[in-house]
Amino acid sequence: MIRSDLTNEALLGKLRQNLRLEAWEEALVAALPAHDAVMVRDQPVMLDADTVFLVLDGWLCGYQMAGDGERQIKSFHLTGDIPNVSRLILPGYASQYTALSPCHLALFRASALKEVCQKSVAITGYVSRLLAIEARIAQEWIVNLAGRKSVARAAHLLCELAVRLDAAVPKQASSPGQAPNSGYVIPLTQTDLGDALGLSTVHTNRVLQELRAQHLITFAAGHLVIPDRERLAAVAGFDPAYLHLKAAPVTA
Amino acid sequence: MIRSDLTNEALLGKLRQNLRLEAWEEALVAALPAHDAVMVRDQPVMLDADTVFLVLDGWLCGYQMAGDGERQIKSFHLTGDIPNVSRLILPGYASQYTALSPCHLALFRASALKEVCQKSVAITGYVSRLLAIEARIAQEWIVNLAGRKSVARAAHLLCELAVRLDAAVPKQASSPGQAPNSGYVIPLTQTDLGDALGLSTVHTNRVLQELRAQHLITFAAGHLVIPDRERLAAVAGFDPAYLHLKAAPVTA
DNA sequence: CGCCTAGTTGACCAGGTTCAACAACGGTGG
DNA sequence: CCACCGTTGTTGAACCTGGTCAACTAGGCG
Repeated sequence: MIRSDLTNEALLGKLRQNLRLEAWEEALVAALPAHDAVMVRDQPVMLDADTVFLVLDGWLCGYQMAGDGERQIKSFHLTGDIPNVSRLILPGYASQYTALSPCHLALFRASALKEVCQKSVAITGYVSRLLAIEARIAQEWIVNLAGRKSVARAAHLLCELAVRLDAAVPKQASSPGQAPNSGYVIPLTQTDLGDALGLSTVHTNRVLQELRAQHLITFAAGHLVIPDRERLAAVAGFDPAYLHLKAAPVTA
Repeated sequence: MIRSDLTNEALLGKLRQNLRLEAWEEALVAALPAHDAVMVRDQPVMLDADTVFLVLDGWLCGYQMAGDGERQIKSFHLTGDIPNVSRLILPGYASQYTALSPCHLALFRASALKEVCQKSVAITGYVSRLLAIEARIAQEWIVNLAGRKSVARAAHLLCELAVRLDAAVPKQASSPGQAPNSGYVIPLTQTDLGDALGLSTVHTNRVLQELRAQHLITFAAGHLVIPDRERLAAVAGFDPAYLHLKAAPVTA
């Protein structure tokens, strides 16, 4: 059970990871009115017009209905993400989100958060960074969806999720510089993947079989294993630079 | 011929359209070091790491090579756009741009612009707005590319371009509240459209023929006519809200 | 006049969708 | 404990959208 004051602690933690906050800034964030919410799988996130939320734990997706009543997933959101940051900038607009696993959310009042931004240049800058990265990821998805064929497309998505999970979940017993994890818990059904990849469920299934046949992944019961990240990335044409996860990737 | 000081005037004009600037802010912008560039069709925009540019006039696209050497267009940029604003936030990253028509560009030093942002909250806020809109447009493209079939997809892109052109180009002899223009100069080849839509040139051609057969558009020699905007938007599933062109669209 | 680019057409093929059926599994209630 | 049911994954076959190849047309410009 998440106590209400942990919501602010979580936001503070996220900011501290990326910024050096002054004491007065920390105080402002800590004083934000907030509450938490517990979600079950497939539960839509119902937000009033003045709410911005942080994912404390779990997976969500942003989606939109297209064409004949098909769900198109536009984004995945993992622990630590703020899916609708853009609400701080574009008040009129609301995307739809739904939980893909049991989730804990921290809900903040957009107007209150905006006031904090107006006082703290550092936090404003971080919000800009989040927005810029969101745009970059979306553009990478454009290339992935329109420019790659289905097997590479699926591989690319899995690479992205793996890298983001590595960054979102504190590594378990891994010494610095060690190879990234190869096993991930990914609560997506093949239908979910299909809705993100723009493929039918049936074809998604066959694409995954193809990846398995090439020993690029194993994926069953929500558990993904990538035996050779390099090889999967090569098939996918994947370069993690667009995720901008670390300040400056030192590539010697 | 564009004189160098007009570059700053253009940037100022764009900012004034969207913000109420103080005199000292105008002075800062006017003092920015800048120069202009003239581009011909298909000329790639070569930028050093510290350059942000504004489109004074003409069309460009942002693109990326995917898969087998196919160009995937990620974005179109019209007069008044700042294609690589994100450079102000994510210094490491550089997308590629190329001119789709003869263009005039205004080039600014990113570091100098960033200094201005640090002094002016208003300008920082506007940059955030641009980033948020960029993300929204990219996400709409995701839905369009993955979720709609080719005819609707092409219709949607044409709707977006038409609406953006209406906003970018000052209306010619149109009284307020009047119906939007129906004729546009669009310097795109069918190959360009295909690269944006994720379709082959041949199929793009057939899709356009289909749109013509349904009397939804005429499109020849770079001139697009949309006889009935409503009907095209209906086919496309197009809702211009995601473009966030006006503060609050009053739809009574 | 001749070349180059953009647009157009037809024929064929491949990738992806759709439909329908079935298997595997977990949860629920009798 | 077991029978039942709903969800997820899997398979096969027919069908259709879009890709590829190749040829040809129509302009624009030197």
